[in-house]
Amino acid sequence: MAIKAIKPGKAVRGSTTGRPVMLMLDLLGRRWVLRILWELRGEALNFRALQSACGGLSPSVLNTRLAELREAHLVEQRPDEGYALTASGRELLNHMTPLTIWAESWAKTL
Amino acid sequence: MAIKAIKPGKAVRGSTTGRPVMLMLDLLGRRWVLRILWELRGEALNFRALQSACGGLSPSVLNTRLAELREAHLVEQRPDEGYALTASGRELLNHMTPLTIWAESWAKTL
DNA sequence: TTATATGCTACTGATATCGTAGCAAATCTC
DNA sequence: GAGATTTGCTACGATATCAGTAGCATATAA
Repeated sequence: MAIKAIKPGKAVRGSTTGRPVMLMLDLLGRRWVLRILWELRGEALNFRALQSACGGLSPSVLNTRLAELREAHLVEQRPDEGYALTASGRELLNHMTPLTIWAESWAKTL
Repeated sequence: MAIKAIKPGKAVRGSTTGRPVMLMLDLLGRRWVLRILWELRGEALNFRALQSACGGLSPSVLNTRLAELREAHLVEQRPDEGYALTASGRELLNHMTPLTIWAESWAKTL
């Protein structure tokens, strides 16, 4: 199962420019990615705990996503701790915080 | 083709709590959604222009996404103008701007 | 030695997306 | 007013991705 590499200058789904924002949109647009990052916002979680936190997504998909996120240096695997956000991953998540606040008011309009 | 409704309190993919952030993660995690919002950051685009801006995604998927985004009040269809972000949609996009800046530095680490 | 936890792989069926073709309505063009 | 073009979509078969379950291999615990 080939994992699509995320590298600047490389084409991604729906874009051939390789611009960073397109890389990001491609990666974050994959199913479960945002959720996985979100669930790792606190402490490190091992594989099964993370799987459970994500509502029991299939291990094959989780494993694929973790490989992609590790390749993107957003998540790392720590011995005896499990999976955790890297510094980059935490930065990304911090930038997402305003979004979660926005989501609260947005949801009321639905 | 049933469109999955996005409403507070309703279960979404991977979550049964219906919390706003989960609604948001579900919606934004669907393929092309972030890209579509991104491409609408400037002026309104009609269906084919938007399709083209998104690198020629299939009209069926675009139409599905537009329906979801309209239902979520993030995108609206204006007569003689095409598709455009709503006030909410623009808010969301504004919150995404820091992410695009972050993406620049992140991409360098890959 | 058995039991349990963990990280994963394998497999099958379901769903989502792609890619192309083309239709119906509206608007230009002559 | 008869094409021609543009626009917003729908249909459909092919492919890719995801879901759901089973289970294996290693490690540690009892």
